[in-house]
Parts: sequence; structure tokens; C-alpha cells
Amino acid sequence: MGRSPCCSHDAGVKKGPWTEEEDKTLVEHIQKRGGNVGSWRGLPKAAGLNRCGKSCRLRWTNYLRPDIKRGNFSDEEERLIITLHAGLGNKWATIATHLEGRTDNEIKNYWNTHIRKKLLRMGVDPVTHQQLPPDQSHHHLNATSIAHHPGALLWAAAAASLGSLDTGALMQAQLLQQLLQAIGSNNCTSGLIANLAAANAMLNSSGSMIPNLLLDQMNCLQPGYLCNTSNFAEQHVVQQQLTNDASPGTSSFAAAEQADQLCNTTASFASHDVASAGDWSPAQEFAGLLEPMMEVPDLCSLESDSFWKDILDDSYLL
DNA sequence: AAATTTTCCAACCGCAAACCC
DNA sequence: AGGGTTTGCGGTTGGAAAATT
Repeated sequence: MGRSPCCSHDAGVKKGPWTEEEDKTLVEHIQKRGGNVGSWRGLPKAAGLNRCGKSCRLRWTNYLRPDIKRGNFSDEEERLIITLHAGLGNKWATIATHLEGRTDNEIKNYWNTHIRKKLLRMGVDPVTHQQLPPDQSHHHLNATSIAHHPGALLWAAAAASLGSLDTGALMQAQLLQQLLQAIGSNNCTSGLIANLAAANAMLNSSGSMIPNLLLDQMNCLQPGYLCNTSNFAEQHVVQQQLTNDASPGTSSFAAAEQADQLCNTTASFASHDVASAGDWSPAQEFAGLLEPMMEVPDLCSLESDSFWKDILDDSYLL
């Protein structure tokens, strides 16, 4: 495998940022050929550019191509990147094929500057998508930190579950998030029960496992309704994109195990740090919260997701 | 307002796969 | 088959812009 002659060794070849004039020259040259570049190596000379072919190719594919989408990444794109990264790793080019108009370079940059930092802030390893050990995590998942930063648990669970692209596990994370809010406050978010029901319906329909602790609590609150998928399905459409996208053969066992561990953390938190403080019973609190159905978002999202952001903001104020 | 630090992203570099002869 | 060339990819960097002190 011979090494490619590095154009950077070419004397006098310009490097660095492209000027408008150079861009124009390159675009016109390629358009004149109907978008058919031919040889990148020979292009600079043919187009009259004092650049190496490699630089021209990069400029075209990452910036000048007419089908490139500009602007901020949407929540949907962000979610898709995380999902794909969990399954593919740093295969930026492959990930880019799933996001129309986005280049591998742009996605890589966005990952490194935004998503990676968000995951780290939440105590999630951006490489493995697993919860970081407490000594490496900015948010230790103990009772105290969970009480102050409930989003950390949601993130940890969501990221862990993304590792196997399991929708059910994602819903588990959302369940845990809502349970935490209920446990952590006597003034819980309205519609909790409806959301628990929705999540449970989703879990039942996807055939995913649900931690026994949660199931017991939910059934004790509203037996009959909570396990009735059709009640929820009549009123809501649940997106199953991740399930559809999941690569065949991936197991949900690891993710379920992670969620169960987190669930145990929740249970421990409830029994030691809150329940012991008084006679308050989570179950009684849930029962008092029966509200009309509210729409539950399809899947866990990032901080920019207004639904979860609002809920988390509320919880911080409590 | 100026200096310093941090963030962001376009572009570069080198490796390796793919291609060509 | 094998060696040279081209292309594609992923990691990294440099510097402009923004934020902070």
C-alpha cells in the first residue's frame, strides 16, 4: 500500500482558508463538467487553482456542494446522531449517510463540541454510552445528586439504553425520571400517572422488560388501566423510529440490566432519604395525582427538548 | 476597554482502503 | 499478483469569534 504523495510538500501550493474567488473558481469548474470532477489530483491545474487536489476535494465535499444543509442541528438530528453513534462509534461518514445534507466533518465537529460535552456533563461516557464510574463522573448518581439533578439519571439511563437501540429501555429511563420527581417532591408534576400509563403501554407493546419495582408501584396505583395498551393507543401516536432503526441481532439485555440497576438506586433513594423523613408514602402521593391524559414525548431527548427541559427546570425549583 | 480564556469549526495531516495498470 | 496512485476517512490543529475576567 503505497503512501499517497502529500500535496503539502508541493512548493508554492496555497494552504489555509479559501477565498470567495477560489470558491467561485472551483464551483464553476465542477459545474462546467456537470458535477463530474474526474481526477481530484488533476483538478487544480485544470481549474487554475493554486491548491492541491486534496484540499479542493475537501472544500467541495464539506462546504461547496450544492446539497449541503446549513444551520443548526435539529433535535431530531441530534437524537439520530447519538443513536447512530451508540451503534456505530466514530464512523462519521456512515453516520452522515443517515443525515441528509450533513457532512461527516460537520457531524464530527458537532459531536466533539456539543454532544460529547453534554454527555460528560451528565456523567455518561461518550465513547461507550455507559454511565461513568462515580470518580470520573461530574454527576455522582447518589441520592443527593439525583435529588438536585434528576436529569443525570435520565441521561445515564438513556445513554446506556441507546447502546442497544432499545426503545423499551429508553422508556424505562423516562419512567425513572418521573418516579424521581414524584419521590423527590410532595408537589409533583401534573399528569404523572398518565405518563406512567403511557410509558407502561409503550413497554407492553414493545415487549420490553420493566423493572418489577416500577411495575408493582404502578399497578398498585391504578390496576387495570396501567397495563391497558389500547387506552393509551387510542389517544396517542408513539414514534418507534429507534426500534425500526435498530440493527438486527442487538440484545436489550445489557440495557435492561443497566436500567434495573438504576431502578435500584431509585428505590434505595426513596427508602432511605425520603421515606424515612416522615410518613409520606409515594403511592399515596401518586394516587392523588390522577389527571387527564397529557401527551408524552416519544423518546428521551437532549436538554433542548422543551418537554423535559421544563420538567427538569420545575424540579430544580422544588 | 483591554487582556485573557474558551469555544467552535474549517481545514489539514496521515493512514489505509480502493483503484488502476 | 503486486506495486504505484488516488480517494476516503478519522483525528487533530490553528485561528477567528465569542465569552469572561
